[in-house]
Amino acid sequence: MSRHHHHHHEGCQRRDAAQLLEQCLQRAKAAGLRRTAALHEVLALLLEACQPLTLADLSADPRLAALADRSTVYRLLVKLEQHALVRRVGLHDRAAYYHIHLPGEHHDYLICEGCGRIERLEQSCPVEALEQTLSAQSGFTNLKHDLTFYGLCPHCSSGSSQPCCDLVH
Amino acid sequence: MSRHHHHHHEGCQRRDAAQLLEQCLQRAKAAGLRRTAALHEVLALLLEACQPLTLADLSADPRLAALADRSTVYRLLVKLEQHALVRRVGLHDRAAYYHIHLPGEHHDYLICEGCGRIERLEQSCPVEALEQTLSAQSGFTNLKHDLTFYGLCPHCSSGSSQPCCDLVH
DNA sequence: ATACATGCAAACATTTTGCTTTGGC
DNA sequence: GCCAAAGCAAAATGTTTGCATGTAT
Repeated sequence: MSRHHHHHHEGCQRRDAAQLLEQCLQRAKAAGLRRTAALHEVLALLLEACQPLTLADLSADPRLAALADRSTVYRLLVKLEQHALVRRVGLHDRAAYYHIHLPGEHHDYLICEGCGRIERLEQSCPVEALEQTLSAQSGFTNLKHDLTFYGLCPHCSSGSSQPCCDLVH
Repeated sequence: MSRHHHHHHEGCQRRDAAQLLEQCLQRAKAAGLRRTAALHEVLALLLEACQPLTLADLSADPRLAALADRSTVYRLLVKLEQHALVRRVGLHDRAAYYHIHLPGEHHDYLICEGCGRIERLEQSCPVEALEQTLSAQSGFTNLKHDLTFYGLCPHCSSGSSQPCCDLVH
């Protein structure tokens, strides 16, 4: 489980959730994956979560725990990452975090070092332009980037010792 | 050892190496650390390296291995990070990477996903401005950020199966 | 003299793999 | 039926800690 665990129940309120899921399943099939219950649920959970999840987060979720072993989830994530359906990010925690990668979408995150809360940033990323330049200058191809901000959220800034969100330990 | 290990022998050619080291030692002392041989060498290695190093990289270096146990290096890194003398970054590897943090300096990195080579970017980071905005909007304080680019270096792009740099395995 | 730093070994957490069985196509 | 996926358990990797001892201040 992530160091600072939160409930992920709400998730993104995407109107076209079912449709997006179906799209991902199609992409997965195109990548050679079989349409299994575990794959379905991993994608569903990642789509619902508005933030990156760890392997532990995923495989502990009752909806997934009921139908797939952790190693299965792990292998799914590896394959999904290889085919660019998910992205793995560091986020300064010991565990790796995964988030869904939709074509044309890119997200940066803001993390509170006090309580571990992860917020997805909605503003457009200012780095796209630099990426072009960099590619030209360095000769690197297939450039991607990770941009993450760290700081103290308003509550943690205030020096309060109370947890500022529903931490579960 | 990092997944893609390189020789770090050359390092940055800083003219004022000795002076910088002394400055860091001063800052460390101010933070309450004692001036030990291990601390000296950890800082020296981090200053020389132009790229983030893992705990394994550091403690395997003969100059440090000779005089400090890995757990000592680990504890030094933890303390140095707490006092902002070093920064820990993710870099998509299993191990944590550490690099020196000099006042007023900030570096982003470009990593080849093929051979693991890490390049430090010299251009100024375009994110500083956004950081201000973000702080105002979100109420977060003490904002920092990590920006890392991933791609394939010219050699790895070419599809050659030859290693493009002095990998040690 | 005291408190911090160290070495060594053990505990932990997380990832990764081997092998057999199951199930999608 | 064939090959990928899954389950289980063990190995591998990297981090973290406990405790007795050494050492900077």
